[in-house]
Amino acid sequence: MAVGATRPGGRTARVRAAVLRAAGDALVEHGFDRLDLADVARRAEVGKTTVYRRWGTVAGLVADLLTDMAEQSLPRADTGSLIEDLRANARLVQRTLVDPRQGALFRAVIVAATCDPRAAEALHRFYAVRIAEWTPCVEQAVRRAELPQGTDAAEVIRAVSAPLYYRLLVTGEPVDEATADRAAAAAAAAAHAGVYTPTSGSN
Amino acid sequence: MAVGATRPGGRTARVRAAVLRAAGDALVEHGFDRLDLADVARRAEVGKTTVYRRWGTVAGLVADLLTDMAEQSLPRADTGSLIEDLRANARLVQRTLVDPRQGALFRAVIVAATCDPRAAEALHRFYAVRIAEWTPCVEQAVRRAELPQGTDAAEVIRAVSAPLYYRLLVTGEPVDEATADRAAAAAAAAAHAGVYTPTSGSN
DNA sequence: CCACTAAGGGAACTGTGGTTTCGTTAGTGC
DNA sequence: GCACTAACGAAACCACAGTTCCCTTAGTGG
Repeated sequence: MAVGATRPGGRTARVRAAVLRAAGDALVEHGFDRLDLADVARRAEVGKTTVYRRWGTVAGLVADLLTDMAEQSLPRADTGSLIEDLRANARLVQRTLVDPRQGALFRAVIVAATCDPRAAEALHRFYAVRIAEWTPCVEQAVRRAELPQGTDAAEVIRAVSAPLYYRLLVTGEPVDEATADRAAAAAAAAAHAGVYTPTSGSN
Repeated sequence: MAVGATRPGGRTARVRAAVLRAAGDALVEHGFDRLDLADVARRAEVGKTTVYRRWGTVAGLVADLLTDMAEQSLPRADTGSLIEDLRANARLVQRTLVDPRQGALFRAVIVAATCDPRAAEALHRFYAVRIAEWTPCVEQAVRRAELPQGTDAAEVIRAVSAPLYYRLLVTGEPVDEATADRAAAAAAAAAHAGVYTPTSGSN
């Protein structure tokens, strides 16, 4: 998977970068299905043999693309107020999903994850990292006594994203700013009510 | 799409039923990609020409399968308590997603929706119906003054499902009963806080 | 019960996504 | 700067999903 180890010098890395970029472009244009590795090779100005040898399948290529995406991360907000931080997070996710390129890319990799275990593994790792990046703002809110002790920070962050992805993938309703703000507000309200503490989870 | 209109007599309907059942089986076994219409035809004991003629593509077949699934609906709970009703809904969804056959089927049709506009249309219609079926329990809670006036009932129901689908499709964490109960509790808490009323949505 | 035609099906055909072969290029280590 | 070999790439090759052709079956209407 993480290719380019044995011979880190110029070419290998260059080819990988070109192919991953081309794969992103093709994924955005055609979607996960209808993705032709020969087409990716052409875009990357690389022999198709190379693509098949190094990545093998569409899913394998997407998995590598995801590990690459996981490396570049966005900074999180830190406004000193839980609801503001959550809203910043929600709006960041919302903008990402609405962006023509990013949105298509995310849909594609999520689809890939349902088709291939390696892609699934890469996707889950990706989100584990992204969520972990934002948990500190929940933990700070707990420390400030804005939220109950023992609040599951990761679960609060997940609660912010969930409605956005649900709309994107399942119901098809627009993922607009109002939706993002509502998601943030809902997560904050639920967290305040102690829904994300281990003890009172089911009530 | 909705095939079988012009000649409703025996054979047409029989073939459709056999093919849709076979499609479901194949979808569960192989997933949306790797679905071979010839294989579906074989399972349904039907000529592959027929499948290609009537449905054309994998996505078209899935779209028809979805409209078929939309017709059989499950009864909703009515316990007289919002949180109980929401929990019943959450657990129903949870059981569906965890069930090996149903879960795989839902993943497959959601994937299909990201690949084909007709499948997307069918999926959105399907969920619109499912959600509308459950809105009455929120409306009753509003009438009982358990929730603020003007609460967006559909949004509350969506809020219950969202975390379950998010886990299933995005983060890959287990979709267990505790998750379902937490989702119901969170939706109820947010609704109580007035997050789903038009006026105070963004605060 | 018969003529009519919508729908189904077997088999041959084709185009494209993926594989194999083998010669070429370019980082690596001394 | 030279020998070594990992990695690349062009072209021929292959298999099979999807299409076409044309004949057969079976609901429908009188």
